[in-house]
Amino acid sequence: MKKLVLIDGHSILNRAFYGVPELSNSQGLHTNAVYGFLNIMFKILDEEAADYIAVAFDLSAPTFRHKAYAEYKGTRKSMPDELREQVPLIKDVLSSMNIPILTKEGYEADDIIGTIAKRYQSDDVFVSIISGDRDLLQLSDKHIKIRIPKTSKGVTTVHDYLPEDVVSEYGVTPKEFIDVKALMGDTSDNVPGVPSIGEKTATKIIQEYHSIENAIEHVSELKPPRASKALSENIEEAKFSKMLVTIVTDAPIDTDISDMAVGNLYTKESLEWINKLEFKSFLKRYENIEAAASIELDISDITDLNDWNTLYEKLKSAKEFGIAICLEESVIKSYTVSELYAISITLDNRTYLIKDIVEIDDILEQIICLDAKKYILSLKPLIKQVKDMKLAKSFYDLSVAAYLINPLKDSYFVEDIARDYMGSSVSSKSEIIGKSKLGEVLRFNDEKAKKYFASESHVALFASDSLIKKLNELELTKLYEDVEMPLIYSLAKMENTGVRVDEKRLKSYADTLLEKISKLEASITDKAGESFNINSPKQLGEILFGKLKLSGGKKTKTGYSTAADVLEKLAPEHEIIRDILEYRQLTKLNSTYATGLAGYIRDDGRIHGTFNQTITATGRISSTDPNLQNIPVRTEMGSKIRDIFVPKEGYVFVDADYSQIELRVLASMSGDEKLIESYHMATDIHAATAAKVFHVPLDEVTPELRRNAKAVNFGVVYGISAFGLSEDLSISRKEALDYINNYFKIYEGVKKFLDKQVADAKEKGYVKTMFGRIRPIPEIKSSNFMTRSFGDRVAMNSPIQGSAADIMKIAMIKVDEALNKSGYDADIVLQIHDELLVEVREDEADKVKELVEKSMREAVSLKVPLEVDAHIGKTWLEAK
DNA sequence: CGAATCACG
DNA sequence: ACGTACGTGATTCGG
Repeated sequence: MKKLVLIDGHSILNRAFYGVPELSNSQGLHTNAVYGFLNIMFKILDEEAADYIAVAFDLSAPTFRHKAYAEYKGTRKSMPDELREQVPLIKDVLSSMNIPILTKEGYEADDIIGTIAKRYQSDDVFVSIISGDRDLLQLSDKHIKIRIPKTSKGVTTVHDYLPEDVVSEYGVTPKEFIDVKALMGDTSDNVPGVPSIGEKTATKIIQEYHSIENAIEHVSELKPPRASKALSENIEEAKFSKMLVTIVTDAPIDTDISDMAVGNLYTKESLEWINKLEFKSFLKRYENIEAAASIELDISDITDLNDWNTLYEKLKSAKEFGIAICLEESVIKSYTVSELYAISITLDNRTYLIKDIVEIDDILEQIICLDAKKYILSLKPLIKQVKDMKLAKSFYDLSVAAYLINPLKDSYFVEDIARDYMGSSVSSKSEIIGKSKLGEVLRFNDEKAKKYFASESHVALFASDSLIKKLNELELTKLYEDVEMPLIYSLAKMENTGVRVDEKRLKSYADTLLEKISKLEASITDKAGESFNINSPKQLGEILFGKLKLSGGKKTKTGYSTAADVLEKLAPEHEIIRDILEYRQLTKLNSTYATGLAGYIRDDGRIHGTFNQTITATGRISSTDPNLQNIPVRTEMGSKIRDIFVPKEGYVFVDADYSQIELRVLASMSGDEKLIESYHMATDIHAATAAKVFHVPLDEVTPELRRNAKAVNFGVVYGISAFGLSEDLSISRKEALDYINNYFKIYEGVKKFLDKQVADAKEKGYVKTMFGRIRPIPEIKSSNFMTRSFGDRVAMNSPIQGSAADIMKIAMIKVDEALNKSGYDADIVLQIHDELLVEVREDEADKVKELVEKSMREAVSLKVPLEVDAHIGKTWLEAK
């Protein structure tokens, strides 16, 4: 017996949309409905071993049956955008699986399904109809089963309805089910039905008379009398309703069952879709065909110098090749020390694995000097292994390229690049080796590990064309070649240099903290009357709001909020609050900074952090292991930690930071004459804003007014909203709105500029910085107010924050160049977004200070001057 | 592993 | 009516 599966497309997609929690791929495409649909479909196919399959969809045009028209007017129009955008998506996916999509002008999906099901059901063909719509139960028949999937708590169960199941659940046959529905009506489908007859009465009537027509014949005998009266007065409505509810089973559908034969679902095209949508859990279904879609690797081992020399000769005349390195990593305390263990090179169609050679470092030195274009997924780790990075040339870092093309992705690993730019799949590192280290596994000559490693250089070579072409299309080539690529070398150098930390001072700082902490702990325990974990917001909340009955209600999903700003307001109510705030501050300083940083100090007495170039959405760099961009400074006790950052003996720090770079960027990008004028007059910009916005002479601006103006300036940079500003200044929304309106009245150019960013984002889906860096904003098209508003603010903020980041990147490259060229003994050791910390030999400090200031100031030329503050000091705190 | 908190620009 | 300021990373708790 053959099996035919018919799926009600919109119905299942709809179910899936509401049944699966929000889900989107890294491009910001919503995918939850498609995911849920495929989940249900795969589950059914696994169970049924279908021979034939088709999916029916409604067309959006009105059909003969009124119900479809209602649906078109009602349901379809209110379909959320997040669902609407997934309709073409599921159709594409189904097509890629060779699953026919059935539609028919003037008919609904129901009618198509009804027609096909009734036409082909037989002793030889059993039909399963998959739908979330119970109206289809009327189609249930000897050889037709209606299957209704239900998803709750992530588990999908399917309810099956053969005719006897319909009878036992509804008390009527599938055919009679039509009449019951018609009598009771259905508001959601605009079926009028007969007023005052509900499910109970309708079922009773049909059980007795079997059809509306027969019931009408005997209308005077109907019980209860209420129903009799209702039906006799609504005969036309009843007949009309029946027509609406009845699914057409003889529509002119010319698709033949042979067109629906199940072929290969797991095609290369469908795998590409699954990869694009990032449905990792479906990937195992593709294992059989992985060979077709995954890359082919031809691997040779290079394990002695002879073999290497042969390869080296080939590389000398090569035009291009892909390269990857494998580091052997050992973890000491919080940090990792890496040594070069293996190199993978893909030349033409062959990949060479160079490993277990003692001269591997020398080999790398030879490689970096070659003329060929060298493609690599991540250059910085390689460059960090090289003695003289100035010798390196012709490298292309492809994760940085992919980051410029779409900075919103959360990773740019080999599997991401292969999926996005080659349309093929490779296994990820964790899939191959789990948590072990590649160097260790490779040492055992593990075949899979070798394949993974080889895939890195292979993908680098074969994805390069597509990436570089895409950079060009998006006009990102200049930013890539002139800023991001050179920056890699500056960052590599900065990481290798590291920053010195005075371990002794750190220790005594920690001791001071611990002493104060234990005193506070005792005081808090005393005041609370019991000991508890102060670090647990849950326990703290119970003590404060439960036991001590302080005012303030629930704020978070999990209970009371005990955030600092909430506690601040409670300070007058109880002495304990001050202690808790101070305790919080000091334990933070201790755990994250005092204890935290200590674990990162290496044998050379320095901390070598990592500066990431492919993390932020705006183009800033980020800092990890440890984060050196959030070292305290705003509080007295916190800023003391900066005293432990010191230069080596005989050296000093030069600290240089841009003054209000974001506002200057805004002035320049918007071209606002008033704002530009303020900067040319070199006035205090916040005071100048205050004078203009609050209509007072400059010399009458009070600190209060200046503070408010400063908040407005910040607000503008963040993507202004009255709510945010009112929160920040503790004023009413109305007052905040007045400030904003005043601001925009004065700075019309700024208003125009910000509006244009939002408009551009809505039109193109992204905004750009001064230097062409792209920030996609998928949120801006959302139907959700909150999400969309966020998109608006991001559209205003990103060009500003991003341009400032571009400028700093350019400045770093220029500072590096200037230091190199001048021959001064100085190195950049930290970058904190608008600030550079440079370590310089004492006698050259003044000269280097001037040089750094000048390089930063002249990094780019804006419509307003860039101003740089620089200071010399024996510690970071002193130099700031 | 997510939420809450808090450090920075 | 909705309910937020923009961008990050580390630590801690608790399910």
